[in-house]
Amino acid sequence: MCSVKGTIDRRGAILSAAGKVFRAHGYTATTMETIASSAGVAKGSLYNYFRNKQDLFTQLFAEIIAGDEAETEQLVAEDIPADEKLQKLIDNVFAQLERYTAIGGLVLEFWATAARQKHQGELAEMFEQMFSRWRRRIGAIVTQGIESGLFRAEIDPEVAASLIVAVVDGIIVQSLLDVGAKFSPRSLEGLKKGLLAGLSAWADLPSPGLRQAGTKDQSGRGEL
Amino acid sequence: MCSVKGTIDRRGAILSAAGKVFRAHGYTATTMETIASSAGVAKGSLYNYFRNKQDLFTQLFAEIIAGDEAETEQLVAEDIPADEKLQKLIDNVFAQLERYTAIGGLVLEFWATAARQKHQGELAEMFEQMFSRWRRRIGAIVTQGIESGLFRAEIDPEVAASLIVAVVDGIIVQSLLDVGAKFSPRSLEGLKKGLLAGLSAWADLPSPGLRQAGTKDQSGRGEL
Amino acid sequence: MCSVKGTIDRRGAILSAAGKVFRAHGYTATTMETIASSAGVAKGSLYNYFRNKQDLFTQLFAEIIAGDEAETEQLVAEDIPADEKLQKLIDNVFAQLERYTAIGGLVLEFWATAARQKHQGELAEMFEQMFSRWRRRIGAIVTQGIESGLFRAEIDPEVAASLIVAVVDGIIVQSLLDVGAKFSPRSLEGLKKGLLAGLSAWADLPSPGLRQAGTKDQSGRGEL
Amino acid sequence: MCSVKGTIDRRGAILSAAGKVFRAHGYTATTMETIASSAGVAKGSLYNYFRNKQDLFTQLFAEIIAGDEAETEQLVAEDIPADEKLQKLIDNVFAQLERYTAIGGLVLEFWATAARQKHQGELAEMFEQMFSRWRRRIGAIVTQGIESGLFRAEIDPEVAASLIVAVVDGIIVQSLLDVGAKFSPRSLEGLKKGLLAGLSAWADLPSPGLRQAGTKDQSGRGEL
DNA sequence: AATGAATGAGCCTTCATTCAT
DNA sequence: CATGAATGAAGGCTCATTCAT
Repeated sequence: MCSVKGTIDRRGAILSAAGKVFRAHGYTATTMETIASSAGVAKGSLYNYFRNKQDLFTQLFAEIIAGDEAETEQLVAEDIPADEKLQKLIDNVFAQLERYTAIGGLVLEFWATAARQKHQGELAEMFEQMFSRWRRRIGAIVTQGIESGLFRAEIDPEVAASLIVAVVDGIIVQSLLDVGAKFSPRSLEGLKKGLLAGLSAWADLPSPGLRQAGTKDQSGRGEL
Repeated sequence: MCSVKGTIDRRGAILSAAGKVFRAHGYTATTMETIASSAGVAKGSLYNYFRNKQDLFTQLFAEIIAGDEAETEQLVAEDIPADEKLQKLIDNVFAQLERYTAIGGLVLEFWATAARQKHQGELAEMFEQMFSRWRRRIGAIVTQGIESGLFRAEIDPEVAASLIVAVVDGIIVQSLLDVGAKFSPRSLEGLKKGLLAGLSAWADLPSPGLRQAGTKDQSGRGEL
Repeated sequence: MCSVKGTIDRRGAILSAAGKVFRAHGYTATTMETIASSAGVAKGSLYNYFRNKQDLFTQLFAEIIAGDEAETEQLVAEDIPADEKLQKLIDNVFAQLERYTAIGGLVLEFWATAARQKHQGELAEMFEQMFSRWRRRIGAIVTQGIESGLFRAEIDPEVAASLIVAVVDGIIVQSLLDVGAKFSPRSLEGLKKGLLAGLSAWADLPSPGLRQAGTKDQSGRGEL
Repeated sequence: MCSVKGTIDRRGAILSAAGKVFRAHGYTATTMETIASSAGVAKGSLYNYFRNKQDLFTQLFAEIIAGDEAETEQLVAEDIPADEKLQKLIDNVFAQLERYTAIGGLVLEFWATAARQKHQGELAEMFEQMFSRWRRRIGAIVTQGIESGLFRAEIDPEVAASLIVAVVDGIIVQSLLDVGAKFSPRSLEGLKKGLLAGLSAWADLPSPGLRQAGTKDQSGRGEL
C-alpha cells in the first residue's frame, strides 16, 4: 500500500553508493560517513543492513562477482566454437580492464588491510570458490575445444585454465602497479593471440581459428 | 679508536626488523612503535634513518628487489641454454612463492593505501622500472632461445616476456588470495611446462620432450 | 517530546571550558584532552563542533570579542557627554584589565604560533576588523565631543582614536609582561586623565577641571 | 698563538644566527637544529653555551635590548632641546617599527609559550627593569622639557612617560596583529605630533618645537 | 670543546561503532 | 527502522636534550 519501492532498495542504494566511493578512494580511505551521505542515508543506518565496514565490503564484492560471473556463464553456454568463446571471454576482460583493475586493487587492499585480522575464513572461501569457478569454466571451454579438435589433445585442461586465469590476473596486477605505461590494446591483442596460439592445434599454420584478430600479419602466424 | 664493529648497522637492523613485521602484519597494521621495538631501538630513532613510514617501506622494498634482481642477473648471465635458464628462473620464483606472495601482498596493500596520496611518482617509477627490467631480462633469454634454435622463430620476445611476467604475477596474486588451497608443486610444474611448451620448438611433440632443469645441455647449443 | 532543556548546550560548554583552560595554560600548552575533560565530554566530541584546535580557539575568541563589543556598543549609544563616555569606556577596560590581559596574551601567542602557518586570512581579517571597529567607535565619541564643544576642534578624530586604542593596547601588553608590578589603580587613573586632558578643551586649566565620571552633565551639553 | 678569533665568538655566532632564525620562524617553530646549522655548529654545541632553548632566547633578548638601550642612552645624553629629543626617540622607534614588531611578536610568543611554565622570575624581572628604564629615560626628558619651559608644568613626568611607552607598545602590538593595514608614515607622524602637542606648552600656538614634522599644515596646529 | 646519534615523552586528529531518541 | 551525536582507542611524527666518543 505505502511506498514499497522507495524503501525496498535501501540496501541496494547503499551497495551502489559504496561501490562508487570505494572505487574512488580505496577501502581504507573510504569512511562510513562518506558512504552514508553518498547513499543519502544516515551513518547509523548502514548498520541496519551490514554488520560493519568489512561486511559491507564483502557483500559488495560478492554482488560484483555474482554479476560478472552471470555474464560469463551466459557466454560459456553459447553455441559457438571454443576458440571463439575463449577470445570473447578474454576480450571481455580486456575491454573492462580498467574496471577490473579498480576492483582488483580494492580487493587486494581490503584483503591485506582488513581481512588479515579476522573473517579470513569467510572471505578466503569466497576467493577460493571464485577462482575455482573461473578455472572450471575455462577448463570446460578448453575441453570443448579439444573435443572439437580445435585445441591440441595433449593439453591438460586444468593446467591450461590455471595458466589463462593467471595471465589475466597478472595483467590486472601489472595494470594496477604499472601506472605509467598501461597495456596498449595492441600488446593485449598480442597476449591474447599468444595464449590462443599455445592452445591451438594449428599453432604453426595460419590460424583460421583466429577470426577477429588483426590480420596485419600476412603470414598469419601466432606471435608466440 | 678503530671502532668499526662497534658501530652496528642500525639502518640495516631497522630494515630487517621492518621486513619481518610488515610481512607479519601488513603495511597498515604495522606501527612504527612495533618496528622500533622489534629492531631494539627507540621510536624516534627510526626517523634518523627514514623520513617516515612510507619512506621506510619504500627503501625496504627497494632493497628487497635489489637483492632479488641481483640473483636473477647472475642467472641470466650464466652460460646455459635458454630453456634451462627460463626453467631455473621460474623454479626460483616458485620455490620462493611464499616469500614473493608476502612481499607482493605488502606492495599491493601499500600501493592501494599509502600511494594513493603522495610519493606516487617515486614509487610508481620504481614499479615501472622493475617490471621493465623483468621484461627485458626475460626477453633477452627468449631471444637467446630463438637464436639458438630452442624456441620458435616467430615468437615476439617482448610479447613472450610480458606473458611470462604476467603468469608469474598472476600466480603470486592467486597464492595471495587463495589462502586455503595453495598451489601444489605439481600444478606449478604443470604451469611451467605449459609455458615452456608454448615457447619450445618442439611444442608439437609430447611434453616429455621438455628436459627437466639440470639436464644440462647435451646438445652443446647453449654456447652462443 | 518537548525535550528542550535536555539538549544541553554542548558547544557552549566546550567553549566555556576552553576559555578557562586556555587562559590558565596558554594556547600551546593546552591540550585538546584537557579541554575535553574539563568540559566533561570525550576528546572526539570536540571535533563534532570544531574543525580543530585552531578553529576552536578562533571561535572562542570571536565570541569573546562579540560579547565585549556588544557592551561597548551599548555604552557608545548612551545619552551622556563624550568625555564621560570615553572615561567610562576606559574605566571599563581598566576594570577588566586582568581579563583583557589574559585574553591579549592568548591572542598574541596564538597569533605568533599557530597563525604563522595557515588560516592567517581568517584571523587576520578578524583582528583587522576588530581594531577598525574600535577606532570607529572611539572616533565617533571624539567627534561627538568636538561637536558638543567638549573637545578641541582641531583634533583629528581618527588620529585621536588610534592613539587611544594604542594606549589601551600598550597598557595591556605591559600588564602582560610586567608580571610583578601590575599597574596600580592610581597610575591608571593618571593615564586616563592625561589622555582626556589632551582631548579636552580645558587642557590648559589645572586638571581638577576634569570631572570625575558620574558627575553627570551639569551643563546639559550632553544633549545633542 | 692558534686562532683566537676563530673560536672566540662561537657564542656570538650562535646568538646572531638564532636572532635571524627566531625572527624568521617564531620561537616555537624554531628548532635547535635549525639554529645550530644556521650558526655552522653542531646541535650539541649549543648546549655548551646555553643551558637550553629558553636560556638561549633569554640571552639573545637581553643582548638585543642592551644594544637598543645603548643607542637610546646616547640620545638622552645629547645636548638638544627636550622636544627634539623626544621626537628623535619616537622617530627612531617608528623607523624601526618593523624590527620592533618582529622582536615584539617573538617576545610575546616566548612569554606566553615558554615562560608561563618556568623561569618566570628571571624573565619577568628583565621585562620589569626594561620598562622601568624606558619610563625613567623618557621621564627624564619630560622633566628636562618642563624645566626648560618647553612642556607644560602641570604634567606629571611619570604619567607622561608611562603614556608614551604605552602608546609605543600599543602601536607595535597593532602593527603585529593588524597585518593588512600597517600604519602609514603619515598616521605615525600624526600620532607623534599628537603626543608632543599634548606635552607642549604652546599646544594651541604654531608649534615651533616641531621643527622636522611635515609643514603641510599651515595653521601649524597640533592635530590632537 | 665539539659532535650528532639516540632518546621518548607528548599531542592532534580520525573514524568505526554504539545507542538514546 | 532511521538518525546523528557521542565515544575513545590508536598512531605517526617532532624535537629538546643527553652522552659516548
